[in-house]
Amino acid sequence: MTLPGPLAKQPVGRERLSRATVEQHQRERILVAAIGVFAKRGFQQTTIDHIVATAKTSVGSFYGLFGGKEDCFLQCYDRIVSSSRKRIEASLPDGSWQERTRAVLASLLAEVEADPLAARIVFVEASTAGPGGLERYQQTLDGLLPALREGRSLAPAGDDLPASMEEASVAGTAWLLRDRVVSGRVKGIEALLPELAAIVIGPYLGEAEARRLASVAT
Amino acid sequence: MTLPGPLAKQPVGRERLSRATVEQHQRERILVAAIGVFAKRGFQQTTIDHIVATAKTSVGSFYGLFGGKEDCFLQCYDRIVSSSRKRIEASLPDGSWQERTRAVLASLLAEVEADPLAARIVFVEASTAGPGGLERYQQTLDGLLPALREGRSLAPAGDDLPASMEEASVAGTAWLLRDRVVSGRVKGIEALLPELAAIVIGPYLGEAEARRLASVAT
Amino acid sequence: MTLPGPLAKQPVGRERLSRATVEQHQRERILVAAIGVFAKRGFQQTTIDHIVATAKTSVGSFYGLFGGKEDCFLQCYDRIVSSSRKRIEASLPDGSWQERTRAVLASLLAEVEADPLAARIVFVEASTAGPGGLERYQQTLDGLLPALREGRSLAPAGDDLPASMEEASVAGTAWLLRDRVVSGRVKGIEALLPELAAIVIGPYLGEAEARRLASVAT
Amino acid sequence: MTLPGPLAKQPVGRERLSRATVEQHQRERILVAAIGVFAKRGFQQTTIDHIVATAKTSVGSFYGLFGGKEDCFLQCYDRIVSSSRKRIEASLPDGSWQERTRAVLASLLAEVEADPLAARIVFVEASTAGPGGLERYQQTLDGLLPALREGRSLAPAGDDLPASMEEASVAGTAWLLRDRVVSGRVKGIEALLPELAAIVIGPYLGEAEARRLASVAT
DNA sequence: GATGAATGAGCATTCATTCAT
DNA sequence: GATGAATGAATGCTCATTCAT
Repeated sequence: MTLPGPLAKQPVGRERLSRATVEQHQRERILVAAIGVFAKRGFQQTTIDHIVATAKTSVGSFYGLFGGKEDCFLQCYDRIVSSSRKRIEASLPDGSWQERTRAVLASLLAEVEADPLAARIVFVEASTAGPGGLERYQQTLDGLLPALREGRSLAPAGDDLPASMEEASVAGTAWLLRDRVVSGRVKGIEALLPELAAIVIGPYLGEAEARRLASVAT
Repeated sequence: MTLPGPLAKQPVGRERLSRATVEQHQRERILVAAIGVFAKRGFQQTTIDHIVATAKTSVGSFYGLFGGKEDCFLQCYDRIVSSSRKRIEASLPDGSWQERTRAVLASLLAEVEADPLAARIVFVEASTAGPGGLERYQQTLDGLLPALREGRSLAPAGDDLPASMEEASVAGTAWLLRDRVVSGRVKGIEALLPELAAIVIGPYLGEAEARRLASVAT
Repeated sequence: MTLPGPLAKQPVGRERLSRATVEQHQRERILVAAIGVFAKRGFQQTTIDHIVATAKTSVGSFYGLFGGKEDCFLQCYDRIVSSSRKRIEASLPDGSWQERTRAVLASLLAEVEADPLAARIVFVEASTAGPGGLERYQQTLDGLLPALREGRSLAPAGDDLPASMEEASVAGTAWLLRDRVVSGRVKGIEALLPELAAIVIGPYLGEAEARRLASVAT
Repeated sequence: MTLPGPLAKQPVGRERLSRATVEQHQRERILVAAIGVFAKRGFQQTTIDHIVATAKTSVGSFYGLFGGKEDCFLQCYDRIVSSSRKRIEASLPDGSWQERTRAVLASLLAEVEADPLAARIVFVEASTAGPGGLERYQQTLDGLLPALREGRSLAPAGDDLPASMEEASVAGTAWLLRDRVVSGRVKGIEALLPELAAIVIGPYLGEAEARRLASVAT
């Protein structure tokens, strides 16, 4: 038996790292699988078995990583939203409020088109996955409000705009996306951009400006 | 055609009527009970036993009247929507498009305030009650579009409005109502009218007119 | 109001007769319907509702006439067997033992062909209708044994024949009929007569005689 | 091909074997329990709960191993028939057709006496367990026909024997066994051998020979 | 830590039977 | 006597979760 030198703990450190990494990989693998399963079967029709079979893991491991089906779903949701948000923020250009708002809408459409299953989790299944899902969906939409409200400072009579206008805009947009996702018309959804831009940005700048904005090439 | 004499088949007629009436009463009793249960527990957490216990009937009677839990839910939904629609149409005033639209919004708010449980069925639970519920909700919203689109003929540049603007308006409105219903802030919801009117009608008539309309006393 | 004269009770008498007659008609109607339903759906899959719907009567009347599903089935069985037995006995010719035995077999085949549904009740469903049905089937087969055993007195070495030979003959015959009924090959079943005659009568008279008998035209 | 060394995957092999073995044991335990329950209560009166209570297992395990009540019954049936067949074939002596046929009958009787509950499954309950059971019973009997038909080549006028004679023999034999099983007269059933031998083998060899055969000591 | 067999509460649904009208 | 609405016990089956190996 050798006395441990100063470098002896490295293996343990590596092991710990690997331990955590492995667990993270495992979790990711299950989340990816679960997103597919939840999206294809719906939250209620999905069983733990479906998920672990798809993720090629075991029930025990699943429960080691997640508190249950709902917890797993919520982690799916969070993963989707936070990674989408990251990408959307990363692609956010410098520019005027309306340019940035338009860019967000464009990125959002790109996200939906890039991963329709994930979009289904957010826009369709979240509402069916119990109170937790409902609440997250609400928070997701609410999170978009502050940036949108900044548009009021540009509006000729911004303070007179209806207080809930942003909620309505965001919910209306979400509904349009959801409709496309539910009916499977996701391919080419980016063509929706001018319309969405007009709906979302129009009220602040007036129709004329909105229309101009809508006609800008993607 | 002979006038029915006093000994005519009226008894049979009455019996038949009564038979059907009794069944209808029974069905109504169960529907009313079910609306309460679905609204309070949510569709998924509701069991047949909950419903029959509340309706003070038996499992067998329930299955004689309904095909199952989902069928019962959909009948709840249909009953709510059709009776609301009837009342809303009955209170529809003659007048301009914007007056009628405003009246519909007012009636809608009144409906929600009058029966928040029913509102929860429509705006919250329907999305969680399987494909049938989802589809009905979509159809309910879609049913409002044609009347709304008539506003385009009044708009200075109606044809240039975004094609999906009405979907977005309706979905936005529905979301605002749903938000109030979910968070229990239903009392006094009628105060939302000016805002909703501005959101829904504004885009067609311009902000100035919308604001004027919004300020009209209910 | 007229005082009842001496003939007044006649209506009552007629009524009683009619009462009994009506009840008998009702019972018959239900039995006929039930035979069809039991034969087509099987005893277990048949519900009281199926029967009363087919017989165009009510559940209450059904329970007035029968003690329950099994009782109804047993009455079906008894009705089929006793009326078949009546017809078979009526067509029984005078003649030698073997001629009479052959005639019974021929009548039996005719019965099966004339009413395959009834045959299915006896040969197939009785075994599935609980202990009562099983017992009746056994008794039906047993009832044929004595007449068959008379053949032993004609056999060269009748007393040396296996004691259970008749049970085996009858059961074998029943099995062949059942096979045809189950597989739907009932049409033309009368062509089975020579074979059955040879199987049943042969052992008593020797093969040569049996073969001769088998070749006699029906 | 390399010889497996001491460190080869044997442990995995053993584990796999044990995995499968455990499942097989479990299945066997349930089958044994189920045979008893089915035999004592009848197929229809048996509930899953009866079986799992007797087998001291859980509903979930039951459904993991069987598709349902009927599947379980059919597996009972198959297990009984195939293991009986194995034993009967194993004890089949070399010898003439009639010696072998007699041996089969003797083994069959021994099987019935050794496990009357199993015999009840095959001869009584199978007919009441739905279409699947009926069909298996038919196939079981049909499986005995070819070997029996070989006797025709020994018969003086084999080709003139009735075509369905073997069906009738087998069904007759089955009926006699069933009768004993139903009425509980199973003890000493082996004494039936001479009779059965005479009934089954007699028709091919003539009465004299059959009688001689019947008198051979078991 | 990983595995997956075992658990059993819980649910939707059926249907023979009763009984008020 | 006839009717059929009401009853509710009983059953087969699923699946989230636990825990021994």
